[in-house]
Amino acid sequence: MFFLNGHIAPSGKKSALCLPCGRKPVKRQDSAGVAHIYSQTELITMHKENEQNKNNLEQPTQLSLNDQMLRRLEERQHLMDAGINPYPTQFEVTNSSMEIIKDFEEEAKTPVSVAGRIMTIRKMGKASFFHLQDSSGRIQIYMKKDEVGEATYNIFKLLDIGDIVGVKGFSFRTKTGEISVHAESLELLTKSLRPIPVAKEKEVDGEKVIFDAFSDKEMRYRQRYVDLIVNPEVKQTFIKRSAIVSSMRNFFTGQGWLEVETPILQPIYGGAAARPFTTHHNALDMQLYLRIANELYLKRLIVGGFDGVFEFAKDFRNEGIDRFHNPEFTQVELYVAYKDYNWMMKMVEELICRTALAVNQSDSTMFLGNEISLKTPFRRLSIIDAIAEYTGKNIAGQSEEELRYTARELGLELDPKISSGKIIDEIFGEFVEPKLIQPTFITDYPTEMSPLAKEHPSQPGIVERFELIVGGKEVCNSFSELNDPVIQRERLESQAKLRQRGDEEAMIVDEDFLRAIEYGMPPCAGLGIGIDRLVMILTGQDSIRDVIFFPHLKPE
RNA sequence: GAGAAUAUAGCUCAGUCGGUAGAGCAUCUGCCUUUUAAGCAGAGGGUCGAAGGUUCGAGUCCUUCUAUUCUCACCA
Repeated sequence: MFFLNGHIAPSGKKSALCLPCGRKPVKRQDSAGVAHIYSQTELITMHKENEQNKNNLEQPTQLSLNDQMLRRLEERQHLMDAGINPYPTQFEVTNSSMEIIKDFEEEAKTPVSVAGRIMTIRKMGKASFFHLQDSSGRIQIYMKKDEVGEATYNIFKLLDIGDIVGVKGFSFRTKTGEISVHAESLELLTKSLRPIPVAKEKEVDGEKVIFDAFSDKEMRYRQRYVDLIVNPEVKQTFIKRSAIVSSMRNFFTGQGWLEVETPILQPIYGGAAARPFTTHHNALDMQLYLRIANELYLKRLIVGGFDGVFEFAKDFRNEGIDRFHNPEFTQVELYVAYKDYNWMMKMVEELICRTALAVNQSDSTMFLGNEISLKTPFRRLSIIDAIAEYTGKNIAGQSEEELRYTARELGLELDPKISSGKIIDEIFGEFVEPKLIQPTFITDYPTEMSPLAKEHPSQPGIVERFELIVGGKEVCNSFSELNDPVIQRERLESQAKLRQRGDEEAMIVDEDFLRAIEYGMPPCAGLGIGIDRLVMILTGQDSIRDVIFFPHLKPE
């Protein structure tokens, strides 16, 4: 069927002779009995070597491939031999598949030109149907030998599911009612060498049943390009992700705020409690960190005189991976001068509700099996009240010792090293957060957990901060930004002490940041929204891997 | 980090008590000019995730490893 003995057959069907020398090829296997295939260059080289020394069949570096790829590679060569370029440079597309269906008029025979990937083929001798998939959807093509001519029809017969072609013809409706294109010409635009997984579908009682779907999650993530080709709903999720980001961006720029870019490579990382990725700059011979947040840089810009700045930022945190966490993730941070966290809460409600309406045309969404209403206003609850409501324990004004006792009563085992703020956070995280399914603003966190937030003017030990919890998960975090440089220095220095005691997530003193706010930062509200999580909620995806094109996996 | 599950053809999956590896789709050959999970007839395709072990004999039993998935713990 194919090569070798060093001889190359151009096609399984059409030829039995070696291209360069015209001799008969012989199927070859290695010592383990495995058939191998080689690149065209390797084949030619091998052919020459074999001509020189027929008894010395060295095993070249190769890919071990299956018969289907082998056949397609031969087909590619065969097409080239027939003077057909399997990879031409362009094709004039005038219609998308969606437009053809949308603009269809009965009997009009509207001329169209479409291009896309062949997804199904039904050959019936001298006429055939196949489906083309382009970025907008699928369209059926009907092709008759009488009309496209024998040459074109023969080329078509060589094509495979997965090949990309251009078709010119006119729109019509088939006997069974499907709007289709009656082909007048066909052009191969790209030969595919790998068989794509073929999923078939059928309507049963009005429900679409899919057979043999490409469903192995590992392969879907590793080969997202295949996932996107064969699982159309995946594409919709990412289109929506893009719409969410543009909708938010429009909202922000509409307020007159400036989109900015700040360093990803930072000599001192800060703005959040997390372990960083470390890297090295060769020319400067210095250690750098991938940012865990961009907060401290955006605040420098507020010092510099911008009234509102935001950045859609990739952040990197060297921590665990699960369905809510990817080592690199996207966060939008926003800082607005002269505003406080109460103002920011209203802004967030409006932003999220509007975004949902813009992308879903609905202010409710399904997430993790719950219907979530994103209608404003969202519920607001202080962290103390929330704990009282969900545990029955009033922790207001409790000392560290009392808090520890309360936690024990609730059945929580605590690290003896952690102090009040952290204990409150533990109680909240364990007993309250998972129950907050509908959007809820949790406000007024202990100062200790929030070294960059401004303290409440009337409540010592409490900062002006809120988090928005949806579906039991934090989606944003915001506070009135601390702008007293003296207190900020104290807070960072006490963080540094925690760090010395082994808290790897405690912050580092950033002298340049302190210098900046010593010049004076106006009162300011800051916000971070986890984009991946917001996209999960608005698209109803249960795993962060389904809203990131290329989630992190270990190498194959 | 802990536990559970999974890994067999290009895809989706069977594989009984340990005895020469199976199906559907895809591919190939032949027929078929409005089909749509097209159809009919035939054919080819496998290092059974990797490495050891037990056994006359391992896809199957044992050990180790690798990857993934799902829980749980930690971080957004």
